[in-house]
Amino acid sequence: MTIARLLVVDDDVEMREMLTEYLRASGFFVNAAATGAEIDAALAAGRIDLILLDVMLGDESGVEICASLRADHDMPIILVSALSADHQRMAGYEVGADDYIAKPFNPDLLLARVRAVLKRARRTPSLVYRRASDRFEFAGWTYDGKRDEVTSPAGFQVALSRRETELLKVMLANPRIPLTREEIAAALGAEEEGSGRAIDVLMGRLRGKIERDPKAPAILKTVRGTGYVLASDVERGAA
Amino acid sequence: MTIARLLVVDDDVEMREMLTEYLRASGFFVNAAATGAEIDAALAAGRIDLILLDVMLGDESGVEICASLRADHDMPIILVSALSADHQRMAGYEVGADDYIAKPFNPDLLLARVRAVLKRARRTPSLVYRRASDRFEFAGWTYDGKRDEVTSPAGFQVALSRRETELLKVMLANPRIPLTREEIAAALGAEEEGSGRAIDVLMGRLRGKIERDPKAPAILKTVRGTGYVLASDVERGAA
DNA sequence: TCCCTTTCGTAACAGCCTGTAACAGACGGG
DNA sequence: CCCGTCTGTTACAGGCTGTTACGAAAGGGA
Repeated sequence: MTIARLLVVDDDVEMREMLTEYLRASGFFVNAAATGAEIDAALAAGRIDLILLDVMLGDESGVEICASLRADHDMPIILVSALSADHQRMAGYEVGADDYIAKPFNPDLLLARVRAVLKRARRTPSLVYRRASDRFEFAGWTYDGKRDEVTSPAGFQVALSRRETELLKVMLANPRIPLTREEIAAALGAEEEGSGRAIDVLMGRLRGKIERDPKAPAILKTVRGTGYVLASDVERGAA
Repeated sequence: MTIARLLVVDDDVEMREMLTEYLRASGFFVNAAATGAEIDAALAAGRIDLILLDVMLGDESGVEICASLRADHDMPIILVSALSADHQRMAGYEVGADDYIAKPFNPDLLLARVRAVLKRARRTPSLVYRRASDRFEFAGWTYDGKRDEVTSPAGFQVALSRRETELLKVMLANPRIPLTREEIAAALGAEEEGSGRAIDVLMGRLRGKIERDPKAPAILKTVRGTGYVLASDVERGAA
């Protein structure tokens, strides 16, 4: 088994070096890059098995770089973003990222995620995986993105409205990451001048359909002062 | 300038040979294939610059083959389909076809389309073109797919409902090709057991917003006994 | 512990969207 | 010209969605 080669992309020199050292000590070959041009150079220089890409990349948008990488390459991409970053990380997931790590993060958690993504990528190239990844399993529930169907742990289909489905998809794309109401609203393409309570109402409606006890939510939890979080791991797989 | 090499895919031997001869006489190199496996063999044997792909391909679905080709290759694909074919041709456009020819067709029209698509492909590879092709111009109107905005010839933004927008997109994907109500309904994911008049009502609503005189539609015309047609050329370009 | 402020949950409401049903007009063929 | 079929249009009912208002819950400070 060959040693995987990672590419760490961050314009913050301290973070970049910290990550590079840590991953090398964990047994990987590691290249580093700070700009889109350096990414291109690293890719041209040789094989890269996984890219760790910071969302905020100076003047360049990590999301756009992610989309560009995804169009031309098949290796998995993990986006690294700050907890309070705007909705760009959600957009990133839509355009091609394989996983997310929220800053500040536990390095061991990062390592586990890298290994999990690499392991999965050895079985299934990222493009194929993404094409098949229209099925989400969480807390016993299943969301089938191809059919747009939601199935309860008991096996019943539950009808969600369009907006409810969109909200669920946003939460599924960011498991265990608290999202602010502004982030959710932006991801849903909601009007910016709204009253600010629409997301709460929508969340209440979605909870009413999927929570065992909507008054004490176990899946879609409130993070007071921040927003909401999907408090469950999400398995993505083939439909 | 090198001579373009085309791949003609049709399981009907007469049609395949007619097309092959005609295109050779028009100055192209032409390969022929009847099945997905023969397509793979032709692609493995050497460069192909454009594929003419029949939608109905024996037991195989031309749409699925188109999607598969698009995932792995960048050459343009023109789908050839019968006028009365089901909604597969619309699905084909969504998954990767660059253009359509409806059978029965004028061979000169086919040749012009092949040349136009080849010319465009020389400037912009198909993947890049498709990524940029979120802007449609027709009859003075503009639909911007990225922003989901419709702009009138006078420059005003017109608000379309979600369903109206979807209908417009279906029509835009099939310029000058009459679509049956069943085809449109299928493309819109409508319930099959509906009254059958929903498309007419929806079309009326869309006309009310974009036709100068909705009672005498000039853009979205009725084809009595068939359905509706977008009676305008559509220019696709960058946003 | 108590009180105050902030945040969140929720019910009611209004407006918009969407398809159905019904009817009348248009169209085409005999 | 007449008849049957097709299409346009209107009214309606039901669902969806965000706003508003109010009360409950949570958290922090005295």
